[in-house]
Amino acid sequence: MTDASGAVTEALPEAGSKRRQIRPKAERRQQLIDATIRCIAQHGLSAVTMQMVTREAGLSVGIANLHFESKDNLLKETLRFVAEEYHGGQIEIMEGGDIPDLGERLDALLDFQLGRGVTQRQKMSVWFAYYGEAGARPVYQKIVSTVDRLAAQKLEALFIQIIREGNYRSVDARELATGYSALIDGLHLGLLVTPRELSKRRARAVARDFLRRAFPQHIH
Amino acid sequence: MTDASGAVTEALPEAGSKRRQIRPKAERRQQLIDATIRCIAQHGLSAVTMQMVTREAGLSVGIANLHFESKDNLLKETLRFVAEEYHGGQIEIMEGGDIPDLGERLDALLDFQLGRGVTQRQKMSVWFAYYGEAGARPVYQKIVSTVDRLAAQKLEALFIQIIREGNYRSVDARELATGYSALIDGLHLGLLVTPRELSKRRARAVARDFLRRAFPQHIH
DNA sequence: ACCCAGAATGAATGAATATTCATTCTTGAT
DNA sequence: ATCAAGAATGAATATTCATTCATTCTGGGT
Repeated sequence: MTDASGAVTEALPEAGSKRRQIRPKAERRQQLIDATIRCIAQHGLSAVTMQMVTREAGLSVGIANLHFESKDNLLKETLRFVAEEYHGGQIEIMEGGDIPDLGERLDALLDFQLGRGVTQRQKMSVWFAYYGEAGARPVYQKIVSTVDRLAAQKLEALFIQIIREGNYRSVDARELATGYSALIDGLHLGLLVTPRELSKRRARAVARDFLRRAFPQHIH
Repeated sequence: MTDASGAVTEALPEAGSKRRQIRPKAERRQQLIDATIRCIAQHGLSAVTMQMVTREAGLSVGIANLHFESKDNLLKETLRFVAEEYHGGQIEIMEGGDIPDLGERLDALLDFQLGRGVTQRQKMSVWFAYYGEAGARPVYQKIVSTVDRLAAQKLEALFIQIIREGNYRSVDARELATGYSALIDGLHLGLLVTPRELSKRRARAVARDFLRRAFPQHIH
């Protein structure tokens, strides 16, 4: 059917050449995960359908079940990806071989957590979509807990260093780390749900304030 | 199917078969909202079905569309109820005619926000289920924003009073209020998603610590 | 040039679910 | 006792969606 007159009557002129492409499994998986993230951010977790995701990825419906065995699994893997990306980024900064100054490292962390543009908002949106379901889904809880615990430990370690360096008195690193993490989560929520009331600028100011009150010599 | 009551014996109009009850509209609406809350807490927002809700309420499927015009509307009204209940409770405490001492009033607020038992956890679960969808649903955003703004104002007003009374220097009420609210939200999230890592006791300690650092004379 | 493993497709299937509405029942008024 | 208003029911309907799988296509190996 490939002869000149052929043209199997596609009404649409080739907007995107629809030549079938064969790519390695890993690449397709990532492509689908990325599409899933965009779909969740735009339509909400509960409205996401397989058709929506595969269309967003520019692929056929069947492919999602080919590379992930089910929708549930695709969603699970997407959460795992977002969780690891977010916490991985934090952890890298906190270990921070490239930033020796502890105060600067804190600033970099804050930048990572509350900076960035649209992309970050998209990820945030996905993040909380899963949080919302976590109460009823042990699988999600488990994934989040695992990465969360590691990040919490790194943060505590960083705080311990800072406390030692600044010789701060009557400050408990563990408690402070819990508070700071919670504060950041809460600010993310505010940015997501009430962007009118809370600007990114103000969120940063609030977080810095928290840190300054605890580590006055390190944050100016 | 572990039903104790013999639901299978329908045909016989005897004692034990459910008698149809006619009740005022307002009562049925509340009954359905309560059932919806339990369902969301137990199964997650995205898994809730009309059948599930009406069965939980002990009523027939059709009734939900009789009293609320659609599922969307039922969910919207449920969010409104939860939002108003939660923020209403806070606001009442913050205005606090019955607690003249400001430090005690703060304590009462904290008690309300992080205290209670199972019921509170259920509400929390619902609360965040909606937050998760809010990124993609302007309707939800609006409902939450509205109540949120009022509570934020009350909190700021309370902080202003405290700052004046304690003659605290270099403390911005508005910023502190934003921080405290975010902290509480973040702690709720932690309790919900990683209950193993964060006990209610520790959450309270963290929140108290935040307040103590800001208002040392008022919190001991 | 030819093959073929397996990647990709999308029409078909079946299950789940929101919504409708004809019918039944309850209650308070008369 | 009777009746009308309207509350409640749940079988039926129409839709939406995840999943399947027979078929088509691609590209590297020979």
